[in-house]
Amino acid sequence: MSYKEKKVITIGVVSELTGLSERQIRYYEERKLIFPERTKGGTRKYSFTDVERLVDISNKMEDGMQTFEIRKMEQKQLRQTELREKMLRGQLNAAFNIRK
Amino acid sequence: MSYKEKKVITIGVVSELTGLSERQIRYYEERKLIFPERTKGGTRKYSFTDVERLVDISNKMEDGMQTFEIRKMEQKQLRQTELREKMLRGQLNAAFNIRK
DNA sequence: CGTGTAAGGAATTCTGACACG
DNA sequence: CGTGTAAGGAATTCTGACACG
Repeated sequence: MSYKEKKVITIGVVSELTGLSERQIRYYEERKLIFPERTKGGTRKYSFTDVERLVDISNKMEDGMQTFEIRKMEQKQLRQTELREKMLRGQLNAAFNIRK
Repeated sequence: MSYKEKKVITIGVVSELTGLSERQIRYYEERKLIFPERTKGGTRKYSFTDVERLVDISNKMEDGMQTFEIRKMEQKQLRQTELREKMLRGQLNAAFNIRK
């Protein structure tokens, strides 16, 4: 796993990097938009990918979007990505079968 | 600046990532081998580059090297890198001057 | 709904020092 | 020299709740 995805940053630093309050960051977790890991003691740990996602969430919130809309939108994008990959695989298989 | 060099990791996480004790990590700073940043409150913050350097230091310590030797070695490598670049620039300049 | 805040407690980190060797 | 540890304090984070709207 690359450094970008490694969960190592505490909430205070994430707050500085994103400009969001700790309250907001915890709330977005409650709304299933972000998934930090925890230390044994229970302290949250975030990755740079999480930081990027939070900035994105922040922009969407400023545009008046609600948390559940953001969640839905991300799920939709995920489904479409999967669909695209599925179709691509299908075409590759077809091309392969024609040749043999 | 890339994520790899951004100082965002607290000493507890660095300890886990490197296998070094917090005492060791602070001591290597005292010996000028590592240079974390600080939060306003005074908490140390490290980068992934620092983590890599600490693993390297750890290996050298296991090989019986002393902290001042490690520091000297790194300074030496830095000087040689600078020297190489200097010579390279010199050759490029010479080649350029010949042509004009 | 999204966010601020005060509250009390727990986890984390800090420094300076003593110890061993 | 390099590292462990106990000590006391400060900074950081956590949760659940009340407030506003």
